[in-house]
Amino acid sequence: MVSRVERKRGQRIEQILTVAAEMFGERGFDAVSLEDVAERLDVSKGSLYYYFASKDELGTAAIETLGDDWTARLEQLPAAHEGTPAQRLRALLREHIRIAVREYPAALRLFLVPRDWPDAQQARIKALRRRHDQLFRTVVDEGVATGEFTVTGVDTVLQCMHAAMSQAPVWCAGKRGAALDSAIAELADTLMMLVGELPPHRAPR
Amino acid sequence: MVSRVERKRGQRIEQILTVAAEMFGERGFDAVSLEDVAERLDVSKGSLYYYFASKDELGTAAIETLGDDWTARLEQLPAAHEGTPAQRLRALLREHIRIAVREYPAALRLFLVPRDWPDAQQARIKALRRRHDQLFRTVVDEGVATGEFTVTGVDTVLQCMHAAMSQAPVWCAGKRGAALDSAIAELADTLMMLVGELPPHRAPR
Amino acid sequence: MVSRVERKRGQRIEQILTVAAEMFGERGFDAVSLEDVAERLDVSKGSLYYYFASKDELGTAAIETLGDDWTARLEQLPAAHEGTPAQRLRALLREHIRIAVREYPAALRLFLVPRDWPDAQQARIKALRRRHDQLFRTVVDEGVATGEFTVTGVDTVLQCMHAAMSQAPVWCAGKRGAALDSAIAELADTLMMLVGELPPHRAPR
Amino acid sequence: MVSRVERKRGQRIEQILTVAAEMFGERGFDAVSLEDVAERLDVSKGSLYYYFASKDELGTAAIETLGDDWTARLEQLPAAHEGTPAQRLRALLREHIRIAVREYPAALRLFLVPRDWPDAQQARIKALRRRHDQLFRTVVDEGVATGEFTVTGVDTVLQCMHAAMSQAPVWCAGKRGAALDSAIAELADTLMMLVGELPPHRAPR
DNA sequence: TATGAATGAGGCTTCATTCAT
DNA sequence: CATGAATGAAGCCTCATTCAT
Repeated sequence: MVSRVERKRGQRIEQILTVAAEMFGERGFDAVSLEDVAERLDVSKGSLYYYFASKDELGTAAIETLGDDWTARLEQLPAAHEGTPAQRLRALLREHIRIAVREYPAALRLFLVPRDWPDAQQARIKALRRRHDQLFRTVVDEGVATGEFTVTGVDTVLQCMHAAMSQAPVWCAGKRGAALDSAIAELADTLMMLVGELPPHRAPR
Repeated sequence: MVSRVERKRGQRIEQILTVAAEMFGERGFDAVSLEDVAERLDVSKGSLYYYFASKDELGTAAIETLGDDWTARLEQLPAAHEGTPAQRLRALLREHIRIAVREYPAALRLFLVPRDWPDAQQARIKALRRRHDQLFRTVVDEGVATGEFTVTGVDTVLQCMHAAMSQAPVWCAGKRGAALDSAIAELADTLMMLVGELPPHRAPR
Repeated sequence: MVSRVERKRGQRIEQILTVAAEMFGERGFDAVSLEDVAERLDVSKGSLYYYFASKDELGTAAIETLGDDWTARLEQLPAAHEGTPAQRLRALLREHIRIAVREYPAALRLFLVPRDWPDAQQARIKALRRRHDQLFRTVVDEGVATGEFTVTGVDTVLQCMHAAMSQAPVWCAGKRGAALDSAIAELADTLMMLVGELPPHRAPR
Repeated sequence: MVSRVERKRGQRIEQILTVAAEMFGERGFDAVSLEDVAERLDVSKGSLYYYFASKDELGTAAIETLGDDWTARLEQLPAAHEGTPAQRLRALLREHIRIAVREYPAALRLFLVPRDWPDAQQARIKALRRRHDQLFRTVVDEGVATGEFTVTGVDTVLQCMHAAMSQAPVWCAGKRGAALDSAIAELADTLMMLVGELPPHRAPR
């Protein structure tokens, strides 16, 4: 059982992490100063050091939190567990893009742009990526096993999917409402083609 | 008619741009200081300001040079003008990836990571992207027109291609020789699927 | 009569002072943060402020404690009260060096490096030095009075002795066991020469 | 042949070094900020980094300059090369103390207080000390060889001499004119006793 | 043209100190 | 009594930019 004090500390950290992840994601790790983060939190710069030993550590923790949340939401998506591999993969793709576009405007950059993190943090980030990747890999593997999917190579396909999804927020930057939904759907459909699934709304040849 | 002096100036600028593009590409715009660039050129930092008004301007110009070279090489690729749209597209993809991986290890970061360039530079970069994009778009459009390609939407497909190709240097970071060639080929094949082309080395079902 | 509470407070203070003196002595006043001290005491940083008004005050008190202990040990040394002035002085020197080298590795730095303490603390430290100095002065004075010692000037001789002894921990940094004992003895013998006592193990000319 | 530009640069460096050595010596390396040094030089903090890569490097260079000057002056002292070992040693001691007291008020602290310099600088400082030490060692060795000096051990004697001389500026802090000269002479005489030389102004027993 | 020198703003980090609980 | 939290000043360092020569 956690004491009230510990709970409060946890909340504070979470709050910092949320804001930091958002800012790092939007403007890039290097472009965001701790002063910026502190100001947005309405806190002194020094206070951040009470919770995090360095900017690097804050950055890693932010990525980790963001990645954990993200992965958890995908894992808990009901549609990811029902139906054919194609249906499940499409559901995962859509949800992933939706989260990227709607909640973490440009946060995926944190995963894609390789920064020379200190070793300690390198490992944590890798573990995170692996877990996240596994979600998609499982479904693709299954589709390949059943013969439903045709792929060049699972690794390559997954990489392409993630690379494309990471850019989604940039592409969708201006879109709202139905246009946004439609863009998301189209992107998911496009990526389904990487496993050999032709777009559903077009008649097969 | 250009004087000898102007010609020399042009050469100097070109030399600076080449080095700068390389360095920005490798380590990222922010991580490279003008001191670094000057040192590699064996020139004083102040001299750079004689040719470029600011670091931003040098950055934009470098990107432009790099992008121009890149696009020119793709445009001049013989295979890009012969054969079916599929053959031409595959040739373009392979060459593009090859350049990215072999010559500009991380240069694409410059295009993908949106930096808040001043407006003046923003425009130049956009124009560059458009010209580069047009190369691929033409081929895809043609394939769609002939019915050879099946796509969800040309824009989306092109975006996915570029996003994936931009990450290629990261994925191929450790590979050498045959393994590298094979990885490049597989990536190109994978991206061909985005236009409905199944991998060539697999028998269609 | 002191209450149980006051006694406990006294013990707490003594404990803090012991640890602080040790740490300041080893690494220097400036290099030790209150965080460091608190951590070693397994206490919160804020708690230290309950006992000491400032770091300076803690520093002075620590020096005082250390100095008091040191002086007390020299005062209680039996050999310091028996035999000829030469025997007593040599005993004092040896014990002083032994304490410096063995127990307060770099503590003398606290006395030698003049820090700009606030006036209040300046006085306390001066008083401490005087009491400590008096021990040696008494013996030297007596030796001079009996004609046993030949000195240029008592003040100067004492200063030289203390300066040399303060550096002893540095010189003996690597030595252990017999080598250490021998170094200590030689240093004491050397300093005895400042009062005209030739080394005992050499035959007088 | 050095160009005018190089000469100017050298002068600037020397000027910085002189001021820095003085300040570090007076108040201690840690207690002096680069801001302090810059201000005294009427220069911006950043400028110091144009000449020295870090505060540590500035510190080492300052020590080195100071030590070089000091040693050179002792080496060139005519009295250090004439007469008996006793006369030469006394001349060295007096000049050394004179320099310490008059020109580098508390600079010797830089040599005595062991700071954890980076390895690169550690070596340079050691070399400096050795050269400086050699001056005194030569004379003492010679006096011992001729039987003129009686010592416990040359190393120990030299260490005591230097330790004592380093504190001299502190002891002489308030003295001026004749009182200062007399104090210096007495200190030198006192240290001569470490090699068995009784004070000259006292009748031998 | 070219450069050595200088600068100032801004970034990361440490730490003594304060305070509400 | 004790502490967790917060703060702000100060320190070191980097770097784009300017300028006299």
